[in-house]
Amino acid sequence: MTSKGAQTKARLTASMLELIQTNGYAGTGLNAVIEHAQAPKGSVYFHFPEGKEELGEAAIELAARQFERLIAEAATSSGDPALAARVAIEELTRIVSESDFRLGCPVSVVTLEMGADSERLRQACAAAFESWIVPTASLLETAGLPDPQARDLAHVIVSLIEGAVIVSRAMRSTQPLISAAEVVTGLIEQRRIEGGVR
Amino acid sequence: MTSKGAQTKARLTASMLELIQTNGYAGTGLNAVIEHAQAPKGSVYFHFPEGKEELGEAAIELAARQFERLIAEAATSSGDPALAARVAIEELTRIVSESDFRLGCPVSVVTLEMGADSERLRQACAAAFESWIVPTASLLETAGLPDPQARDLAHVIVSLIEGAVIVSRAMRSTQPLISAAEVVTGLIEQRRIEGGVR
DNA sequence: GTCTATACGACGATAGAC
DNA sequence: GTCTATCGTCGTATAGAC
Repeated sequence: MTSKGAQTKARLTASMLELIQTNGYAGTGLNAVIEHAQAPKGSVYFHFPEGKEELGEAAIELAARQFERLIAEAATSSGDPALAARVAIEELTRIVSESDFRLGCPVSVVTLEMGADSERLRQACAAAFESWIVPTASLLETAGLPDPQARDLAHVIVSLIEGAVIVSRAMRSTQPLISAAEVVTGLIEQRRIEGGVR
Repeated sequence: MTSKGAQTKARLTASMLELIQTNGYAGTGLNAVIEHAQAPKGSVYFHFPEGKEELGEAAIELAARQFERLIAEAATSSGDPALAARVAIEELTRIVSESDFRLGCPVSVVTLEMGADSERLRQACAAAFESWIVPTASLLETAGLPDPQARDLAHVIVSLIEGAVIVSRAMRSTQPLISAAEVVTGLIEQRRIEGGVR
């Protein structure tokens, strides 16, 4: 588990993820991944026998886990889901602006580039989004929002954040993300009152 | 203006746009564009001397104008901005689902793929988003929402729609777009009341 | 305006040595 | 586990004929 090979595999995956975030999937060559990961040149097809697609899938799964953790941390740092959402979006805003608006969501870009061509990558992206929607919905349910509405609102929250990252990147401004945070917290507070009244 | 050359140029631009929507920018080769446009093989570098980047910029500008028109049509078809937003999102939902979830927003994908590499394309994408945010904000102002809030809400509406298209595509479900439409109309109605109270 | 030919690099992937 | 060499394909872009 902690062998050298596993480390190399992990570094390749992390590098693939990072490069996808800035250059997209098609724009990321395996040579660039190897160089960025400082991995042995012959190691890619050893660790990922099915090539680039398998490596891309692993990168998407890593991104899913990372952002899942960010959601979980924001959720435990405060019992209030509205506040948790604000914390998570602010952290995301920090990441985007500190990268000088060069980092985007790897799941979004792979969906848009490869969703039509690779069913495998499309499913990996769908699973990633699902892995963010489910805990978000759970959080909303815990706060008293009934089930179908909680999942719908979770869809909206994830969509809005994804879109705000993209618009922020294009405009080189954090404003879209700041406005998104405002709306998300407002939405959660409003629905919680409505949902709790019944 | 209506010469054969202009027609060829227009077809090349439209084909570039269409292929970017399904395969992304890096995934769209000039040969594929020529074939799809049924354009003369030697015509690309005649009409676009600066090559792919210039063609990509033209495609983004075309996408901007097309969606601007969709906004304008939805706005004139009903005086109510909340209803207009619903109409526009429903039209978008139709386009996405009728393409069997293969079409995405060309501006999003170019932002994510090329935003870090090409300042020219990044600016074209920023201008495209701006060309959707400005008329949306105007519409909200007409309905009585004061200026800074109108523009902030316009940011949110555009971001949410962009994100919902992506999540819908990944999941092969119109649900994220339907939930987005619900929230956008609710948001507009709510703000209009609040804004009008002043 | 368009065509052909071509230069030249990068790509993903495979084979076979070690 | 890793390396090197190499294959075939595709990419953008250019030169020069017509």
